[in-house]
Amino acid sequence: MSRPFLSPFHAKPSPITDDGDEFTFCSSCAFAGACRAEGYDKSALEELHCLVEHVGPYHAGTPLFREGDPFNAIAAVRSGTVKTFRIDASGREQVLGFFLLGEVIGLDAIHNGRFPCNAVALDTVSLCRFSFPMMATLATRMPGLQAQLFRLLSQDINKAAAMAGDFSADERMAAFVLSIARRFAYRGFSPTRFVLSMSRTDIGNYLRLAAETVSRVVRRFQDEGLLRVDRREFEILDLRRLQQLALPVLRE
Amino acid sequence: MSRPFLSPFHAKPSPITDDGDEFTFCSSCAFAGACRAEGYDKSALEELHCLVEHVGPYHAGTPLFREGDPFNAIAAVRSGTVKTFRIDASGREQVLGFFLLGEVIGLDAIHNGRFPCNAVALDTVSLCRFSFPMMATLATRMPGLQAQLFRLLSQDINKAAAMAGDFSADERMAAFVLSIARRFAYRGFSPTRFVLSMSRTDIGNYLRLAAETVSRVVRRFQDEGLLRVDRREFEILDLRRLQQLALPVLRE
DNA sequence: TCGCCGCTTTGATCCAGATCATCTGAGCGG
DNA sequence: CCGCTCAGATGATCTGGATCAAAGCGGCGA
Repeated sequence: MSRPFLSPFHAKPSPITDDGDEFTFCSSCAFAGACRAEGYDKSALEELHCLVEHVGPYHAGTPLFREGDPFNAIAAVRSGTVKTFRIDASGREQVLGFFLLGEVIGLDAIHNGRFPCNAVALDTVSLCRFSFPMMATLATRMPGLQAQLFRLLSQDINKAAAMAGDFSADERMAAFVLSIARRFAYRGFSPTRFVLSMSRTDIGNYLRLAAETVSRVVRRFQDEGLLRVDRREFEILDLRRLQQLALPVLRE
Repeated sequence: MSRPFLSPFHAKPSPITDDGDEFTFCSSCAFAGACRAEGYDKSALEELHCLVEHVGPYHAGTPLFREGDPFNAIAAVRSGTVKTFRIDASGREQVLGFFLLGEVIGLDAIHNGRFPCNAVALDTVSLCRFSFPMMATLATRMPGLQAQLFRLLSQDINKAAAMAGDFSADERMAAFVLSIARRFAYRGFSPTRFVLSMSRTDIGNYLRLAAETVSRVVRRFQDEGLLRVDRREFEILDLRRLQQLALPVLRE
């Protein structure tokens, strides 16, 4: 069953209520900063509320959109993990990104009004869906929101550029583990322990490494005391050395 | 002599005149579309004029900005070619992009207010410099300009993501030649003949290939009748096959 | 005109990581 | 409790492109 998932007809209307977590959804999404920048102006916040729709939950494996789908909304991850990817002519999957809690999907689709990639839920996923045309209009009256959108877009350029460097398997893997850890930490989870929702194959396709190489590097990192790994549960044991390894990729 | 080159004190004030090419600079830059979208509203165009400064010419080799420089302006190339790059810890240069006539530099710096890379002029370069804060403010009153900025940012995400795939040397090289040809063609130059202003080493650093590999692939492309190459002058002989090769990278 | 210098080409060798082929082991349905 | 399935691990081999090492070959200054 294939349907456009970021399109309106999957959305439940989002009540504008001031109490309960309907009002705090925003604290977990990337536009919280923008709201704050506007000094929590009540009417602006209400307008932002008007154009958001909570969609999901989608279970693992559900496609959220497909390459070529018309673009009309971006989405922030409210829970779960999303993978975006392309399938090349020879059937290989190129993973473009993993999106964790609070991260924004779809900014690469603005360019020509169609999604340039596919997205699937890796586990149970809920989203905040924002009509992009409405958001752009609102950004016209909320400079903070406009600035936040510019920043998010610019950030994605940098993320993509970082993946484009020619780095060794070790450097890529170290950067990947650190990046996940930091992003979880930023949302209030443990900075050293996390459970991945993607397979070794997904990680390989993201890092441009064979799954076997991912497996071997992870083993070596364990042998060298950098990580403790049990299936998809990772624990960082030697942050310093991991940062050292990842330095060429992450650059700070 | 190292100075911040996208900073105001290098700029000559740009007279707001309606005649001559002072007024037509915009037709060659990426914001022409935005102007047009606003229906050439006179006062808006004048405002855009107010915040633009023509800077340069800079001669080949001149640094335009450096990694870590504070960001306050984006720039459109008015003439010449700009290379952006990073130097990694081991001294290797990673070229992030080449910017031709009309293309916009600096969008990756919005994210955290500093340039994440260096830029140099590859030949004689002139720029249109736009104060970004002023442009963002103006975009608030010119929805077409805002939309154009969103599109440009989104486009850069896609460009960077395309480079991040794992492609063969042939695919990368074919995509590079085609991309340059298209961009020149878009600005009204020959779609099949052009002169590059970057060295084989630069191309290699951009494509993540050794300069020797670039040289070998170019030779083979010539032997196979895809290209005619003389030093830095390229002519496309077999567009079809080149497109075929580049397909996995360019995807259309 | 000569000779130097930096870019480019070409050839020989090497190696990180891909690929191919098994093997292990957890989860799960019956 | 058994056997199936599929993710992951491990070993053996292969290879595309890097690296190392020499030439060519303009262009330019003296």
